[in-house]
Amino acid sequence: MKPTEQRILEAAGKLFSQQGFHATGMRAIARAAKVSLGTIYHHFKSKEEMLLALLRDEYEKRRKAIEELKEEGLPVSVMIQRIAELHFRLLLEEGPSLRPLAQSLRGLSPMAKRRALAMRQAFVNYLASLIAEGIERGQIRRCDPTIAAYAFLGMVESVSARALEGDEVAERIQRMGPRELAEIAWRALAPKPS
Amino acid sequence: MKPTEQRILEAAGKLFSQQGFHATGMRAIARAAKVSLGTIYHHFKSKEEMLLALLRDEYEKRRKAIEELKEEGLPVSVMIQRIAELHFRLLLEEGPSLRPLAQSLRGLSPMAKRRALAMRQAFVNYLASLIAEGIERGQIRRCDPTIAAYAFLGMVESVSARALEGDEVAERIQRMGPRELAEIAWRALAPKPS
DNA sequence: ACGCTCCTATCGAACGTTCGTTTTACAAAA
DNA sequence: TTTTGTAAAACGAACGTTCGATAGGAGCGT
Repeated sequence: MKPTEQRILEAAGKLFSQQGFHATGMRAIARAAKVSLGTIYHHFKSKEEMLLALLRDEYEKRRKAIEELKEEGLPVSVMIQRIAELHFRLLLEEGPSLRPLAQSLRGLSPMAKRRALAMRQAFVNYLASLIAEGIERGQIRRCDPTIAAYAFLGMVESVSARALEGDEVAERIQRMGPRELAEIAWRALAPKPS
Repeated sequence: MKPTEQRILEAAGKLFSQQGFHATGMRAIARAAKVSLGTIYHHFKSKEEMLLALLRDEYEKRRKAIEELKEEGLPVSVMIQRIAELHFRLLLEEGPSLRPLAQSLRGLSPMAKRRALAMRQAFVNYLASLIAEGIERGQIRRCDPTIAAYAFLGMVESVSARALEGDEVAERIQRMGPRELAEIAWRALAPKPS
């Protein structure tokens, strides 16, 4: 990708995730990327297209990382822990993170909302397919994979969002969050009898 | 409350949760409440104050409902199930629901954001205190109550948000969601050995 | 090397709209 | 007569987007 496009997209991602999509103006993006308004519209068709491009990148980044984890052939319990850690790492890195971006769906044009929702559901379905696979192999207890996937994603996002607040509670959660989440998720999904 | 104020607040809550705070204009609220712009500003100081009033009401509604549950003296496992059901019920009822409202924090003025965050944290701390109580009594395994509270809230919000999409998957989640969530949460928190 | 055209990237002004808010006006009640 | 509730017009600012101008390089026939 052209360096200018990348700079614009990075600036937009940062601002969208900090302030929200609707609260971020095109002029603020232009200022942060050190380009003019016209330049942005030369590279991107609209503000919504920028959000969709960012969402696509973020989901793809996570899907690829999980795919790599999968190829390591780890036990499911370890893999769950790794995915929780992955989410924390991506969230604490500079740059846009999925959760704030995905929260901007309301108020979008119907078409853009459809596309954004489809991306999220595709990612959750990917998680659900991993869970279903684990169930078939007896590594995960019998449960509804889709609901379990939404529950897992929701708990990770909720805890990691709190870890970004910047107070001392947030620091503690940054340290202990991945471990506690892995413990919770593994107990919730482990194939042991009730 | 004066019927006019109530009508305005209800209209604002509905629109905020449907379209998001920033995507909802004061004129749309006025139209939906069948009053004029001036009337809204006669009753509320600003748009932000309306959001904060709505948030306060929603959190209070949940806190009160949980308090009533607590007085029934049910076992923890049942209580967890009831709280999950409670969230689903409140979400599916017409009217604003906490999750979409609480997502509107970014882009608010610093003061309003502080107040809104404090409300959410107070509610999570209330959940955490319930969990800590359960731990002391040996009804819940030893864990970090705060992280567990955020994880629980996150998973319930995530699953119930999906239950609102309107397709056939959403219908299935509406039926099975509370039960599956209760199962997941209880396994995650049960005091049995690893 | 030169003029010439074409294409791409960039800029910043300007468009019309909508924003949240303020102000003015008016009617009914106290 | 003052207060209260409502309406509607108007305010300045910011919004997302479009547009015309400008600059620079690539390709090319001469």
